[in-house]
Amino acid sequence: MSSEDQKRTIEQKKEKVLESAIKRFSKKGYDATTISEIAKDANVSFGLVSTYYGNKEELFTVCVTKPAETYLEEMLKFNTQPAIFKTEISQMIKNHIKIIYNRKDYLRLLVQVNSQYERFPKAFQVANLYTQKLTKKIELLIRNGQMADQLASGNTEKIAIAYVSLLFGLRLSYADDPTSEDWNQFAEIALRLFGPK
Amino acid sequence: MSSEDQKRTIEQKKEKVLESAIKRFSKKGYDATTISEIAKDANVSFGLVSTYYGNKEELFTVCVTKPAETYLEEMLKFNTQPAIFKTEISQMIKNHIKIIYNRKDYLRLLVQVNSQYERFPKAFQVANLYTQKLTKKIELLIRNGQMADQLASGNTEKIAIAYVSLLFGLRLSYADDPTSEDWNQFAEIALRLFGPK
Amino acid sequence: MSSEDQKRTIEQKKEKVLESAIKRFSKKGYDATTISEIAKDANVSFGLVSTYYGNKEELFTVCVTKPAETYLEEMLKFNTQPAIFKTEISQMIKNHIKIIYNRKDYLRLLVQVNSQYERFPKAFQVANLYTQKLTKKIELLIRNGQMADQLASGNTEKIAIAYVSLLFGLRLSYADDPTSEDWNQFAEIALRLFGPK
Amino acid sequence: MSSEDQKRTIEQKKEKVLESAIKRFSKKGYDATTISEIAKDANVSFGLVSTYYGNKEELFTVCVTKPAETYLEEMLKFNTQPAIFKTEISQMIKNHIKIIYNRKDYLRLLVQVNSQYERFPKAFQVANLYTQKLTKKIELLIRNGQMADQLASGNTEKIAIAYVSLLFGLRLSYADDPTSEDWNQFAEIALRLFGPK
DNA sequence: GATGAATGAGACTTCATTCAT
DNA sequence: GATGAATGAAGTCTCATTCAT
Repeated sequence: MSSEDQKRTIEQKKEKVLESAIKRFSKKGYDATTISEIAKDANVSFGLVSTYYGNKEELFTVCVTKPAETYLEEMLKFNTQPAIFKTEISQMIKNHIKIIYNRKDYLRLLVQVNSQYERFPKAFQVANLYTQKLTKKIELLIRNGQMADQLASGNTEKIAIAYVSLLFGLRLSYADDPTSEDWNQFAEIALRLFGPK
Repeated sequence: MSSEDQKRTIEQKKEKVLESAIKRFSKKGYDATTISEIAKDANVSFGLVSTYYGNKEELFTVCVTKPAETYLEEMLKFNTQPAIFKTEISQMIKNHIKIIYNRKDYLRLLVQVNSQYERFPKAFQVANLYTQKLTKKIELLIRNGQMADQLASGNTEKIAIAYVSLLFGLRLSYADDPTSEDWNQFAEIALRLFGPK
Repeated sequence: MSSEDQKRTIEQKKEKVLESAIKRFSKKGYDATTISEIAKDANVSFGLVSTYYGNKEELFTVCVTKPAETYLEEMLKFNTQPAIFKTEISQMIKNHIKIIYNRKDYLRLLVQVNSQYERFPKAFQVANLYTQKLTKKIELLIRNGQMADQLASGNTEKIAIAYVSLLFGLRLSYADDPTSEDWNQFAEIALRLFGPK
Repeated sequence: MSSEDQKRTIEQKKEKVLESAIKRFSKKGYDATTISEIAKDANVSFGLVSTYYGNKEELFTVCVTKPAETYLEEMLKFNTQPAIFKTEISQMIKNHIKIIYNRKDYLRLLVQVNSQYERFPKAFQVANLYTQKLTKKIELLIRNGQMADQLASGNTEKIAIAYVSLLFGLRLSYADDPTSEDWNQFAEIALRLFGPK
């Protein structure tokens, strides 16, 4: 096996470990998850987890921070200056709902970090930063929509927060995956927050 | 000290222990909270915690289940057949927001239980039951409002779930307490979910 | 058993643990000594060692610092202004030699702390302090002896240091206990350092 | 690179590893020193240390035994049948003191081995053998001096042991290097042990 | 020869729980 | 009822060692 190939394998293994970690942490929480459990899930020796990620806390932080970038990227895929705001927002919501259901485990992790921010300061800081970025962009969308007279007036910041809170809360409320019909219904209801005319 | 007085003292102590437990569990989660920490917080010896509540898990379950009754009672204080639905719902929302901020610690506990339902099955079962009762009553309110033609049509169950999710999500988003002005704004926005005409 | 009696028993147990710890640390060094080994030696559960002394490092520090007081007290039992210095110093030396053989384990501990002072800063600080006190008093004795014209002149500080070093070194050189005849011979030779006239 | 050159490089590397090992073992003791730490210090991969020296214990043994030969050689550089014993002994002492300060790390290693002889039997055996050789030669010097009536009478073995102990003890007492003036003073005091007339 | 990924033994530590007083 | 000493299970973490490349 060439050195190049080996590198890829190592990267893959690391990735696998991370995936397993996210899965387990998400399910049982930080403390109830053991390193060896993660290792077993990822089919590696438990020593390797330490070799890769140092210690449990660092691993957890990586679990929260590493996917954050792509997660945010996906969440930010909407246009803040569309022709028809209602349509754009509707699309955005559907997209968001799809993401939070696809990234079930990761979202659960975020919920834990948020609900115990004193315990996971590093992870919380990152998570919070990305949430704020999302909120800010949504806020901008709302403001533009209000200025274009396509959205009812209202405190843009609070609307954005309420919307993001709704997303998180939905993730929390639904253990199992709703159907796509459910999705559409939630999307429609969430749209109301924005006050489309 | 009369037997009666002593009883009260014991009851008070037990109550104090429970309060402390809710506070600590809420902040640091189940595993990271130690019995002796709770005991110290409640000014009792750590042996007494076991004497009162058996073991840690039972204590946690009590932390979640015991306040649930009164919590639900407070949450259910709204009329499902009011003259003016918009006003009633508005009042309800304000009341709900007030509750989730007053019961900060308890709500955080519920969030944890919900986000790790596999881990806390007993507690989750209770929490879920009460949440469903709440959702059902809100659903009824919405349906009545729709039938009275005071609320826009829409899937009543989903609206109720969305609303409750929003409440939970808000609790999650706000580490610090918002001002009463913030409250009112959030209440106004949340109202939109119901589609008041 | 009365509470008073129980206290004594606990104190005795703690003492026993400390003794065992000194013995094992002395023989195999800090790292090669395990807590459970100490516990077994002291006939207690390994958990109790932690209950008593917190953690391994603290235990080690106590091992070094707690006996230091009485050790020093014994070592300081000499008169700095005797009528005949030669006799007094001779007595002192014999006493010192006796002590370092009686406190074999403790002295070995001191040697380790001194030879790895970077690793055991806390313990070293204490050990060093007591050694200095001893050196200072010996220095005073020498100075007085020189002023009384009963000891040959020479740098008092260096003589004191040399003498204390000799004691430590002897402890290091002799794994097994020399006979009392040996003692006397060493005492006679050590006396030479002081330059008795 | 010629095979000859490469060999030298390997020899140098091995030497470098040994030096680093002595340095680290000396500072932190056997257990607290890690292979990778030594490797890093010597600028080689940690796998190479094993390749060179097998395992940790063997490496340690080599650290103690390999320098012993030249160390002893240096220490034995004195004449047991000089014209003037006082002068010769004085020279010897100064030389010895110089050596123990130049070979600071190695001496610290010897101290550790001596103080934990049960733990390092192999290393101790070697160290002890060389110390005995040194003691024997010094003993001979003393005996000759006594027979030449240039040294006061006294148990020659004990005097030799006391002297060697003093050297070790000095090494232990002085963390930092004394000045050359200090050296001379210690040399003068140590001389007293031999009872020069 | 040289490297460092991978393994897992072994020690420390924390803490829930028990139980004698 | 109240206390806290005592126990030991269970998890984390460190590292010497092995071995494929």
